Amino acid sequence: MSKKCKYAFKALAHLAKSYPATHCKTAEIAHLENIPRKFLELILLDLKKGGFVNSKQGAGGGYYLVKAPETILLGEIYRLFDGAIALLPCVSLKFYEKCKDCPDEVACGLHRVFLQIRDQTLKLMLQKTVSDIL
Amino acid sequence: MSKKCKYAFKALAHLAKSYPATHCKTAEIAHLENIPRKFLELILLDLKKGGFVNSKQGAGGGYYLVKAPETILLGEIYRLFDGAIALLPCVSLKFYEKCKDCPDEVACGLHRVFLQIRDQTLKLMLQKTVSDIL
DNA sequence: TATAAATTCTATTAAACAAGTAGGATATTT
DNA sequence: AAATATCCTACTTGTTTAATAGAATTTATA
Repeated sequence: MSKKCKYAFKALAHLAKSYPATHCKTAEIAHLENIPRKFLELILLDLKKGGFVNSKQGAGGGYYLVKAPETILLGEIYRLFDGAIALLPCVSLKFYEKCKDCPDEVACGLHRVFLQIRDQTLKLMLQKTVSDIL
Repeated sequence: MSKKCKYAFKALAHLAKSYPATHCKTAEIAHLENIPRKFLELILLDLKKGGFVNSKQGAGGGYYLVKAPETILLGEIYRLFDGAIALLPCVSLKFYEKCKDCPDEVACGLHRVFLQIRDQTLKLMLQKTVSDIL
């Protein structure tokens, strides 16, 4: 997992703690969660584009969760930042790509095994939410 | 998974088919499995250093498996080429690294969830062998 | 209404990694 | 001696990662 994605999880967890009461400043999150501030700005922007958080500009502004923590699936966030959950493109649900070197996907032994692994991981990632990482 | 790792799996599967009778030339594997030949040379060299295959130089030489296909765990190969199976360094068994931004690993929610995911994946990867991808 | 505080936008950077390619050295068989 | 094959080292090219920088925009409040 990229640091960007890890930081995103931590930021969401931080916002979840004050949900739905208040909003948090980037600088505050950056400081308390040990994330480079300018880097975190980009991350929060991505989370906003993804529809997970919203923001208020200007003095007294900040970020806050749009949805309840228990409705934000870890898999969604992972995909937003790191793309495929699967270890091989040919077993990916959302980022599928055919292997150029493989003539027959159905007969491919690698495909079979890594589909199992993807299924397992996907199940957990779509079952666990931000409220599970508080 | 890197292409290098995927090619390694395919090469091992190829060698497994002629185990223990004969050995295979790099050029033959490269051609039949659609792998760039010079790239495959490096991969087979790594597999040799890792103790999974052996080779014979000179005319009529080639590569062959050292161990039976059902004793070569997919997880071992994955680690050799791509390193950690875990998605976070702090939940890795063989490539452990402490997160600099995390004060307390035991209390970390991310740690907890991604440890579960690692456990799952590891279990399958150390249970499945080269004979499972034939 | 000016000022400070905050997000938003665009660009740049340095380092590492991925996926090869190249060419010659070495060993073995015929 | 010639052909065949692995072995070794280096190089290349493009992409990604993990940031950093600076200015533009929006908003509250003194």
